[in-house]
Amino acid sequence: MIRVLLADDHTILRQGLVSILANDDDCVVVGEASNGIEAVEKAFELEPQIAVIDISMPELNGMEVVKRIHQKLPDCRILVLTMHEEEEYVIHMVRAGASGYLLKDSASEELIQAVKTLASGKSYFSQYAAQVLANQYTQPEKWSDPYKNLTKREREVFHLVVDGKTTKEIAKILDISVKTAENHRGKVLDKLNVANSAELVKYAAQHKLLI
Amino acid sequence: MIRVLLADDHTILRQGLVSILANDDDCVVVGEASNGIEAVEKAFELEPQIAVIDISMPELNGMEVVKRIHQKLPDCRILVLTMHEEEEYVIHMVRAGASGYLLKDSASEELIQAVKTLASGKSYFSQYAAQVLANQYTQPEKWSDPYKNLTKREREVFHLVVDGKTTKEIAKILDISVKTAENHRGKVLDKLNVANSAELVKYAAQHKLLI
DNA sequence: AATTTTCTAGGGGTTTTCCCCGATACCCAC
DNA sequence: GTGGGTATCGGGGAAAACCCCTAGAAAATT
Repeated sequence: MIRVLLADDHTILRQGLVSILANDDDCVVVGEASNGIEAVEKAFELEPQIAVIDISMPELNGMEVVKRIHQKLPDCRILVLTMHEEEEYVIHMVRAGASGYLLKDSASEELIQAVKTLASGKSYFSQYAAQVLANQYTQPEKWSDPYKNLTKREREVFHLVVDGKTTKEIAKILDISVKTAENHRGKVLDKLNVANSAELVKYAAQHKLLI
Repeated sequence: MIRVLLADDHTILRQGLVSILANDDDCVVVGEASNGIEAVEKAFELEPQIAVIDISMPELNGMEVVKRIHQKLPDCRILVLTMHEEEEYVIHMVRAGASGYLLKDSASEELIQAVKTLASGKSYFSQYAAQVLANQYTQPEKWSDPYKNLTKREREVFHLVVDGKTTKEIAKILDISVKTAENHRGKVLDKLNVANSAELVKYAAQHKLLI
């Protein structure tokens, strides 16, 4: 039996969720909350396996709720249920500790499936949310400001350095002199405000520029 | 008009893809390739906006093809089309530079949509592939085997290097000589089978060991 | 057409990295 | 105890990285 806590300030929707989960033999709603503070308190008190959290709640917003629950109860899996499609929300909630992200217009079967998937230790993201997270890997638009200031050539060098290539190798690959490759690397370090190649790779990793 | 290059060793399937894309007014297939080498060559020659690449091809496997095309033509968006569902494939292809991942049993509409999405600068991943990538955020890999083989001291040095610290700083922090810190770093590089500190940070990032 | 930016390449220097080597100390089995 | 593995600590030296500079050619902007 999967013990679920529901937190949503819209009573009608919450009632709907209860009835959806009540219809499933494997789930039981052990508690409900209608604002952020209450959600955190009930979570600490009931220690549910799954906490279904709405993003926009009075008193304490969803992200804070997720953060606090995840910090105190790392075993409690958090499913964010929301109507917010904004990319930032998805990313922030996942970073805060959510293991799942579902839009409110999902089918009720999807909710059940998400809860069960989370209970089994896996993550569950709606097609949209998964897409957003996947995009983090490849979206050039989201590249950081300092990176944007790099020239075309500098970016090539940047990626090669990040890939672990030595200057000599870079020079060979780009068919330029070692000196030139060195200069490009130097400019890149300067523009990204890092001291050496190791820090450069760290920068890349932190900005999701690492391929 | 979106200029598309198709690379797949199965002629029949490739013909199918051509006819699918030919039916769409916004796409035009400017080239075809039936093996990896040919795919890379045609890509360099035709500089298509989109390259649709099969993973398993003779001569040069898909990952190498993706790597080479992505390196030389960063503006060319690569869509991986495959029947392989393995998680490793998805991750590796994305790391190699793919912006999309589609299973061969997808509907033809999905192919068109994926091509158009990539052409617009976004990424497109099948529900499954997106899920795999999203999981990366919430199911960090356990510490890798080579990392386990590091000694206590080596791990200290490892984390300091990964944090961007220079050898001099590390020596000061650990209160050992610069030479000793250097040697520890060297042993770490050796044990993790990387050539330099930049690659070490890359290794850390890919294994979720980055702070 | 003029100006700015980028790409190219080198000079010449210091510092750091990386790879070889040996010394000491410790633990553990025999 | 004594030998054998291994962790930690260092040094020497070649290579690479890093930093300061100049400066022409090519490309992009205006």
